[in-house]
Amino acid sequence: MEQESRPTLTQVAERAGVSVASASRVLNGLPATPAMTDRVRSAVRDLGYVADATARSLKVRRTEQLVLAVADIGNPVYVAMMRAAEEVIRGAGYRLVITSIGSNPDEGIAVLQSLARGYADGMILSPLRVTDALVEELTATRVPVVVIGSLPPGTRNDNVRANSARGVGLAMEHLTATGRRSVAFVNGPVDTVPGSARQRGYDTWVKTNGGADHRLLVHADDFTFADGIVAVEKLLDQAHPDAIVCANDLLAVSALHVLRARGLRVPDDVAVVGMDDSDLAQLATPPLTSVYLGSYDRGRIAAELLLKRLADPTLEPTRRTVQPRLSIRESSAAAGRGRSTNRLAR
Amino acid sequence: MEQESRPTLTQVAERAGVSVASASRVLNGLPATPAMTDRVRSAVRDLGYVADATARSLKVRRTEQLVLAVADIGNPVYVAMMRAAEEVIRGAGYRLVITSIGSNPDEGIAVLQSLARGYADGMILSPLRVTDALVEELTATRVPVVVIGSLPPGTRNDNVRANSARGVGLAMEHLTATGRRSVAFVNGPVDTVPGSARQRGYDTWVKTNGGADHRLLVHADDFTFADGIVAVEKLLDQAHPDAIVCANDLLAVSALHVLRARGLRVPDDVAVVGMDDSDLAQLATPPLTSVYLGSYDRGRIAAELLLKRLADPTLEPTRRTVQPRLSIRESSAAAGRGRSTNRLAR
DNA sequence: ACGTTTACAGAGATCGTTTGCAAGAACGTT
DNA sequence: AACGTTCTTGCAAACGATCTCTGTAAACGT
Repeated sequence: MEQESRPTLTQVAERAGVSVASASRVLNGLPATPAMTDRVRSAVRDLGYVADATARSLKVRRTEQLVLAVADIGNPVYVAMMRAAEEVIRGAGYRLVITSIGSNPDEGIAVLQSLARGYADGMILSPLRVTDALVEELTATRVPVVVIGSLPPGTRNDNVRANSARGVGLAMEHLTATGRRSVAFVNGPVDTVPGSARQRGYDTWVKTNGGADHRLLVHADDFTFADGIVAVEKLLDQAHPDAIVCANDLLAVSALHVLRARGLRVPDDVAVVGMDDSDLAQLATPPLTSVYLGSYDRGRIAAELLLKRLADPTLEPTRRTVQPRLSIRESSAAAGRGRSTNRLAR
Repeated sequence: MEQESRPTLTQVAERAGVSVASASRVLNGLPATPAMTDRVRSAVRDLGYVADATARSLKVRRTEQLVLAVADIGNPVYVAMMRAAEEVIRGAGYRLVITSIGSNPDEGIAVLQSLARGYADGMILSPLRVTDALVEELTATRVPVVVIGSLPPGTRNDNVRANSARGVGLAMEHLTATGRRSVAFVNGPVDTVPGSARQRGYDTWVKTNGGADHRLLVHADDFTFADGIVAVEKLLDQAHPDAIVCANDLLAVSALHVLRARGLRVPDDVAVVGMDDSDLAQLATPPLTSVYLGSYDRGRIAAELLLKRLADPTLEPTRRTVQPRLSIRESSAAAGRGRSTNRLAR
């Protein structure tokens, strides 16, 4: 308005007729006489002064900014994480910025490197793939990073993970307990953090429950709706399961679509179970039974660990695991006995 | 590793046996002899030096960081915007950070204020509600802000908006053209930017097409699934429309749920049309006809305008409007003639 | 009335960069 | 050989805050 560039603390001090030191003290709430406080305050008001974040950060060596880096902002599983992390972090007086790193590990490395330049005080990282290069960058970085998802042993980062192997087990048990005989599994790519964990869970279940049938297992190229369609088409071409467990909710929605297109009823003919229990699970028709893998809790815990480490960097690295829980909805109601779909209900 | 705190440019210079000025020049790609370049480069490598972003920003008065502030990260309409903006902004060498401001205008003001402190070079703001206080803050801020959504006349911000009034018209015309007689409208809160625009569109249509029936109009308390359920229940208690237009895709999904619970078939008994044409529209069962309001284009254009303004701050404010387009899917197929739902299709 | 403690405010160093300025080296021209 | 250019490099001053240190004035005790 009046002037082109922003007013500085020096100008405030001049106008108030005090030293910059005193002005700074007033603004930071350090003890000052009422007279002093008044003069500075009114100079601040007159000039419309706001402290420069960059200069302040340089001096205090803190940006008051934390980063949450997720693989894909479009995937609803991350919104619960974001909400939880944001709540905790905002509450502690930090700003949360969200950044999307895609499924390519190089982008994760890039964001770690820009972290190393000090533009934020810490980060929560939830990568889809963990490569050696990423781990190396992670151990080299001096800024605290808490990782959501599995890490190779030996890394010294705080770490919070889901037990998605157990989650797959829960889904399987639920389906067999409700009378399903032939349960298929639609996984995402196995070279990803979530994909490999879910695969372990499936393998374990197959091993202890016998009846391995490779035609009941397919892999989508990515955890997306479009790739899910392709994978489920393939599955139904090669097998006739009466239940399908999907590695996330998006893939489960793909399954709902393909089944419907083929004239198969859910849950009467085929039960469908998703994973993550994201918003999408209740939006789906029929509403999806889904394994809650604690995305909200993981976001919250990750944020808490980060704040704790910021407060005391000498802490030993913590590892926390959250346990899965089944959210049962209509898509897996027992065949022939559950709540029927709309048309029959009339 | 070797040392506790990060190496500085001074240390690099010392190790290379040159002045900090020269070291800085090499790192910024300014002309230097090969010998000089080598010495500095290898010192950088030995020490694992990375320039401090804060110090650099203070000096060059630029953070290379841009903000995209949206109302709700959970709403799928914003993911297209984020993807588009990110692409443009990353391509120009800036970092994009995303922040969620909720539906409360105070949070928008807060983020504008922290912008004023200079932690980013510019911002794209997509607020749900525009209050006088927000407008005031907007005109007071010296940092470039481009606004997605309507602004009161007289504001001097770059501005890109959807024509959602026309969008409502498109949906209405489509439904009447395909034989629907009684078209209801489920809007969000009318004191929001998108809510008021859509309301205008509906009012215009009612005015020119006659047949105003207040029972065919309901308002959800917010643009969410849960509030949508409540609103649609109310609608169906007071009227029996054969088509429902919803102010966004989430509300449309609510409509699908309520209709299904009441045993009404979509599209046979009731057609449903959403708005935004977000990912959710194709995920829904049946897939939703939806009015594309250009969220992707708005994100892209906003980013381009921001970059242009950053390059030349003296530019006159630009206003761009993107036109809506209908994405026709199954949920509005003509009654009795369209693709039938699965069970009948067998 | 005096010395001692406490409270207050200002001068100036500092954070880690970039960059204007000037000095010296290298080079070409006559 | 002397001179004027052009290149290369270093010194030191910023950028805008914070914060230690120091001097002075006020408050206090005897």
